[in-house]
Amino acid sequence: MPELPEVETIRRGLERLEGATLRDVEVRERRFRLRIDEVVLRGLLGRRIERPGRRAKYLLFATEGGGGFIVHLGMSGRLFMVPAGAPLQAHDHVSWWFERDGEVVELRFRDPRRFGLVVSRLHGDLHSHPLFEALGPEPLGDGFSTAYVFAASRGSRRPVKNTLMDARFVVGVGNIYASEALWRARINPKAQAGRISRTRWSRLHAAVVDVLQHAISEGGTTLRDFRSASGDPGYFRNQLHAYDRDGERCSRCASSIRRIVQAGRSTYYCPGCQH
DNA sequence: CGTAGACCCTGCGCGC
DNA sequence: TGCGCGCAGGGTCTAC
Repeated sequence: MPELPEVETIRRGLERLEGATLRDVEVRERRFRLRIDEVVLRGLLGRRIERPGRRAKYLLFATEGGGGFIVHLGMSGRLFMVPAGAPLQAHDHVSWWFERDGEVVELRFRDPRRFGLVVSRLHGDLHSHPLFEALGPEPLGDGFSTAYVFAASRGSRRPVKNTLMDARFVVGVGNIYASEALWRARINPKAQAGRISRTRWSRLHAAVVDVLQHAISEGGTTLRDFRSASGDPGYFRNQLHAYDRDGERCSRCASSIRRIVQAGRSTYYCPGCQH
């Protein structure tokens, strides 16, 4: 479900947890991409939480003095705040209760498909977690530049769409924004990454940054069920030009948007103006 | 080595 | 109405 803009939107909505104390945790289902270690998670009780962070599509909840927990939403995960004790719905698998000045809020993790994860550690910097070892640069950070993408793509024969979705190349770009960035840069998703010129990579690099920033400013993209931490949908769907629009006319050249499959995932593009 | 494909899991919309 | 199929915003492991 969520790519970088959606995860970042959720992170921002959770900033008011900063400084609150973790009072309780309940794990109703522990079988996820990784099995939840409830003992370690409960070892965090009584600690104050720092401002929520993000690395790639992971949300980081560090506790003061080290340690904390990490949440990934997979395809179908949602993370949101409810008044403590609000009725449970299907697949509400984990709850955290935070308290500040006598007021308690519940953070709830719902994930029907269970492709997500919750991991925790008692000590150290969450950023040094092994989950992050092989990750590439943040697309909105200094490490992501035209020079980098051009150099990193040399020699690669795979389709550029797959490169954009490879977390070792750059993190946070998923199926929606890969198609959208390529549409904006007018580059065919099937083009071999290593054969794209520096000029065109420069355009694509700018398109990735631009589309992610705009999506964040619209609160992300809601196709079906994405919601922010406070339950609001994202409005960037109105600004998608390719994704989920096969058969519709391209807003730029009026050709028909096509859907193809690459590495098992749908890709949408305009054969008329993406080369 | 790089890459494609299977797989993890549940739910939804569609055609029959 | 009911059923089977394909598809879904992610990431990892295996086999070539």
